[in-house]
Amino acid sequence: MSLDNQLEEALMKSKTQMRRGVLEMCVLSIISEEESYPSDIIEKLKEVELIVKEGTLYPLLSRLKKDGLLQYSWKESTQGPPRKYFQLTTTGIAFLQGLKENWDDLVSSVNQSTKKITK
Amino acid sequence: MSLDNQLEEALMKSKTQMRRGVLEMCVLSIISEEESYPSDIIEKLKEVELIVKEGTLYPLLSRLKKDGLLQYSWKESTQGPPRKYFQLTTTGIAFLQGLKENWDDLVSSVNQSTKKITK
DNA sequence: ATACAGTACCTTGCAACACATAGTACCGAA
DNA sequence: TTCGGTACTATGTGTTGCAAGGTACTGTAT
Repeated sequence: MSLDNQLEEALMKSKTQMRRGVLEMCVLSIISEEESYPSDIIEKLKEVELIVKEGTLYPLLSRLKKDGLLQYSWKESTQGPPRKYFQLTTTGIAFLQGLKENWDDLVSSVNQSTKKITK
Repeated sequence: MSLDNQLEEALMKSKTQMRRGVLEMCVLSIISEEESYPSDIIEKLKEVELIVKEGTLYPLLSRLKKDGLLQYSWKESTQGPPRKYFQLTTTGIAFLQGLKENWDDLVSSVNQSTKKITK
């Protein structure tokens, strides 16, 4: 493997690492706007170029549900099995607010640290 | 533990998660401006409110050195043991550039996803 | 020469989450 | 009954920030 390929691979891994903690914020944010089921969420993430597969999203939704941040209801579908529609709980709303503050603080630190103003 | 405390604790953990991949970018960025030794780096990170301890920084620097992104030279000090001064390698400079692009992409996605313009 | 405080550096194991893989189940159409 | 499409579930892996515990060097005081 050439150095360029090693660099590309390292940058791909870095991409994954940078999504930690951020993905859940985006997912909660999408659900906070309108109750959604997984396929919707995947589409909306795709629109903002956050490419996520089912194998990543389902465990994340499970964990958020287990942590009391989400709840869901089943709804029939005309095109296949019933779907799980997710909503934020009260705790989830508060947590999302905190996540956004965490994120804003981090972005501010990074901007100062790298001396770059985000356009 | 009250719910508020659980929320606080969860947000602290989230803070740690969000730093993944980002901390190394900031550290490389600081070193790219001027060769530094660990204590300098900790100070500069502190200035931008990225609080990092030695137990976090030394393993990170070790890993970056092992990955060929950093190199170092020893310099005497007038106030204690000799110090390791770090510089970026050519690969490190290229990698840092890629990290910043990764970061910019992520920030853009988050802004679109959370419908919030960073001021 | 020895002891000590301050400074610098090192190593290791843990926790947590993004991800990939493999799988099951339901529904409508053929 | 079979099949394609859709929806969901479970689990193990890899990676990095962090905490904890440690060693070593230097200058100062005794």
